[in-house]
Amino acid sequence: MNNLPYAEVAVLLPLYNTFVYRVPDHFAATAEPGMRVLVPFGKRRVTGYILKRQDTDQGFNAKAISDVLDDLPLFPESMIDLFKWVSGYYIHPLGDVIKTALPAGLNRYDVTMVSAVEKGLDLYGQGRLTPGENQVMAELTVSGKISLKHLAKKLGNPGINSLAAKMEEKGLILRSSTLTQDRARLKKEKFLSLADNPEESIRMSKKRLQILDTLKQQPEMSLTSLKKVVPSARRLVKPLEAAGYIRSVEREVFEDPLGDPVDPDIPPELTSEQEGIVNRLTSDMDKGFERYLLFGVTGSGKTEVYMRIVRQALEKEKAALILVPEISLISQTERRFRARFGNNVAVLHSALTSTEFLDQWRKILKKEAKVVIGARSSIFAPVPDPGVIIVDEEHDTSYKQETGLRYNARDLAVVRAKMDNIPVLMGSATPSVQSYHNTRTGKFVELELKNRVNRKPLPEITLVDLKKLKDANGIDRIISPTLSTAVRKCLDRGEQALIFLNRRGFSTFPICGSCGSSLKCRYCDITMTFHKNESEYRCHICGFSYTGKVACPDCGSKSIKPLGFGTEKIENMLFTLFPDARIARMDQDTTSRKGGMVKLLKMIKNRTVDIVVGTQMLAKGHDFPSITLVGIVCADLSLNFPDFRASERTFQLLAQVAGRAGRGDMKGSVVMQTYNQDHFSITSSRKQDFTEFYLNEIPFRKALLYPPYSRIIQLKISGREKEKVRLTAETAGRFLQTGIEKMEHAGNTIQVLGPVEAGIPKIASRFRWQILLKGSSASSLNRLVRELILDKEIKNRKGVSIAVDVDPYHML
DNA sequence: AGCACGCCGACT
DNA sequence: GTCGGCGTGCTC
Repeated sequence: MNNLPYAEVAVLLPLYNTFVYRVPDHFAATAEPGMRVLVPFGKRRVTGYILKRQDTDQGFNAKAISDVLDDLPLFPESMIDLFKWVSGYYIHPLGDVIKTALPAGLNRYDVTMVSAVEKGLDLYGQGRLTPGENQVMAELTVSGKISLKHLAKKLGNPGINSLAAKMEEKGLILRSSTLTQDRARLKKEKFLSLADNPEESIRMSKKRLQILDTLKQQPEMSLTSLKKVVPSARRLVKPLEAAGYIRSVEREVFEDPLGDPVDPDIPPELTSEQEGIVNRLTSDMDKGFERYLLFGVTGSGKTEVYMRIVRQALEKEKAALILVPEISLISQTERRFRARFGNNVAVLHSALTSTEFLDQWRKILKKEAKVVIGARSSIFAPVPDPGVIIVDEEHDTSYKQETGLRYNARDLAVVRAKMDNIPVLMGSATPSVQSYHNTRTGKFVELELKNRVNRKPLPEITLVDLKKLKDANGIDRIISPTLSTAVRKCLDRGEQALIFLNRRGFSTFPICGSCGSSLKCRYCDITMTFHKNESEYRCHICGFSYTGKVACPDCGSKSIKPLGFGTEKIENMLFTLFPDARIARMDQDTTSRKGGMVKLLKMIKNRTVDIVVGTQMLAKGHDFPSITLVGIVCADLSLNFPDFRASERTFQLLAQVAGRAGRGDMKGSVVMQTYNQDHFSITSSRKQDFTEFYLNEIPFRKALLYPPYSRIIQLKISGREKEKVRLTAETAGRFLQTGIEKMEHAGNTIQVLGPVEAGIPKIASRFRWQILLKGSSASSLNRLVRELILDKEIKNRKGVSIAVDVDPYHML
C-alpha cells in the first residue's frame, strides 16, 4: 500500500478521460485503488473510482478528495486494466464501465433540492409572482422540499435551472445540496463481547446479570442471538456498554441467498474422453493463457468436466470463474456446483436483492468463496486470483449485453484470461461460428467430447414439410397429423411431450377485417399480439396494450381478425386435440411472475403435466428426464430475420430444442415441421451435425465479408423527433464517409452501409436509424467511430443519441 | 451529465 | 435597451 499524495480517478460521468485528485492526509493511509471516492467536480460532487495512487498532479491544479466511500476496495487492482480495455474497445466512458461492472446501487452524488420560503409563499398568496414563478410555488406547496431534477420533470420544464437561481436571488425559495445514499448497503450487525474491567459499577438487575452471564460463555455474540436468550437485550446492553462492562463492534454479516440447501454429490467416474480433457487442462493450467473450445454433444458430460477443472484450480490455491447463461442459474448448473463445492460457491445473478448481491461480492473479494458462478455480468466478478475461466454454452446470445455498455461476456472472458495469464475454456454442443472458426485457424484449441455419457443414441428427428399441409383444414394446418399422432403415442406411453414455438401469444398478426391494416402499437412500429387469457393486445417491445375490444385505429371497425399464431394458440389447440392431457405453457407470459419458472420446472420434473408448450426458454439447459418427444411447430421462424446470423441462430435453437428429447433412460424422438426442408440449417440440425452446418455457412460469411471474415460496429441512432434523427444519421454517415476516404490512403478498407432506417423504425416513441461499419481491422474501425463520437458536431445534437455497438448481435 | 459563458431575438 | 434562448466548452 503506497501513500502517494495524488490519485488518478475515473468519475461517474460520460467522460473518456480520468482526473487527478489530491489525497488529503487523513485519507493517505486508507484511499486505495478500487475504492469509491466522492470528489468535487465543477460545482458539484460526484462518485469516482480510484485507479491508482501517484506522486504528481501532472500540472493540474488538483482538488482534494472529499470523502472515501468504501472501507475496502470493490475490485482488485488487477481488474483496472480490464476496465480500461473495455472502455477503449467498446468506446464507452471508463467511469460507466466500472459502474456497470460493480453491484448496482453504488452511486453517490450531490442533488440540488429546492424548498419554498415564507416570503415566496406570501407573494404567491398575494398573486404577485410571474406565471413561471407561480408554477414553481404551486408545486412546492404541494410537494414540499423536492429535487430540482424532479421539479423540472413535474413541470415539464427543462430550463428551470436559471429560473430557480433567480427565484433564490429574490428570496422566494431556498436551494440546498444533499448527497444521495447508496441504494445497496451491506447488512451490518452488532457483535458483543465481555470487557475485562468496567470503568464504573452500576446496579445489576437480574436481566443485566443474565446478559453478562451469557456473554461470559463465548468470546463474542451477535445482538440477534443474544436477543434469543434475553428478548429485551437491545435496550439493556446500552447502559452496560456505557459503563464499560461490555464492548461492541459493527461487523458485516452475510446472507444466504441460495435458498434451500443442496446435498453433497458423489463425483461420478469420468469417461476416458472426459478424463483426457481434464488432464490436458490440469497440466496446461500452469502454462498460462490459452483458449480452448470444448465441443461436446448434448449429454456428453461437459459440466462434470468443468467441475473437475475447477477442483484442480482449487487444488492450486486458485479461484475459478464460471459463466453460464442466465437461465441455467435457475435450473441445473448452479445446484450441481453447489452440491460439489458447497459453501465455496458464490452465485451472482439478477434475482438477488442488491444486499444479497453485495454480500456475494464481498465473499469473493475476501476469498471466502473461490468458485464464482454467474451470468453475463459475472465476467466482472472481483475474483482476486482466478486460475481458470469457464464459459458454458458459449454460443448463447445472453452473453451479449444489449443496453448501456454493449459488451460480450464470452469475448471478455478471453480478454480477462489473457490479462490474468490463465486458460479459458468455452464449451458448447453447438458452438458459435466465430469460435469454431477460431479453432480452424488455430486461435483456439479444440477439445471434443464425441460420446454421450450413457451411450444412448441421439433422438431421431422426423421432418414434416409444411408446404404440403397448405390444403389441410383447421388444426391440421398448424399441428400436422404426424405431430399429433406422435404426441398421442407419447401420452399413451405415459411419457411427457414438449412442443416448441418461438413466438408467444394467441394471435401474432391481428388484422382489421374491414380495412386490412394490421393492429400496430401506438409507440412502436410493430404489429401487436393478441393474448387471449388476458383478453388484450400487447406490444412485445414496449409492453403497451389495448383491450381485446379495441376498434381498428385506422377505420374504427370492430372486426379484427386474429391471424398468426403463438404459444397460447398452440396450447389452445392442444386442449382441443388432447382433452385428457394436462397441458402447461412456459413462456415469458407464464414465467415473469416471481417463482413462476421454478413452479413450472417442478411441475415438469414431478410429472404433473403431460405436455409443455413453450418458447426458446425451453431450449436452454434444462434437463427433463421424462420428456421423450419434442415437437417443433415451425422451425423456420428465426430463419427469415434480416440478420447475417439468422442461419446460425436457427441451427443452434433447433439443435438445442431437439436435444431436450430423451435425456432420461427412455429413447427420445423429435418431429420438426418446416417450410424449408432443404435449408442447411434445418438438415444439419436434423442430423445434429454442427460441422456440416459450419461448412455450409462459412462460404456465405466469406463471400459477403461478414464475421468471422470481418469486424463490424453498428451505430444505433435514435430520438423522439423523426427528422432530427434522420438528419443526425445522415450527418454521421457523411462524417464516416469522409473519414474513410482519408484512411484509405493508409491502405485501410472500411465499408459504410447506410444510414438506413432500422428494421423496427420506431420503438417506445423513439425513431431509429442505423449505420453499419464493416472492416478487416478492429482497431481502424474503432478509431473511426471514436472520432465520430468525440466530434462536437455529432456529440452536441440534443435529443438524438448515438449508441455504439461493437460486434453487434441484434441487428434490428 | 451539469453548469457557466457568450452571442442573437422579443419583451418589460 | 435587457431578459432569456440554447450552442460551446470545461470539469482534475
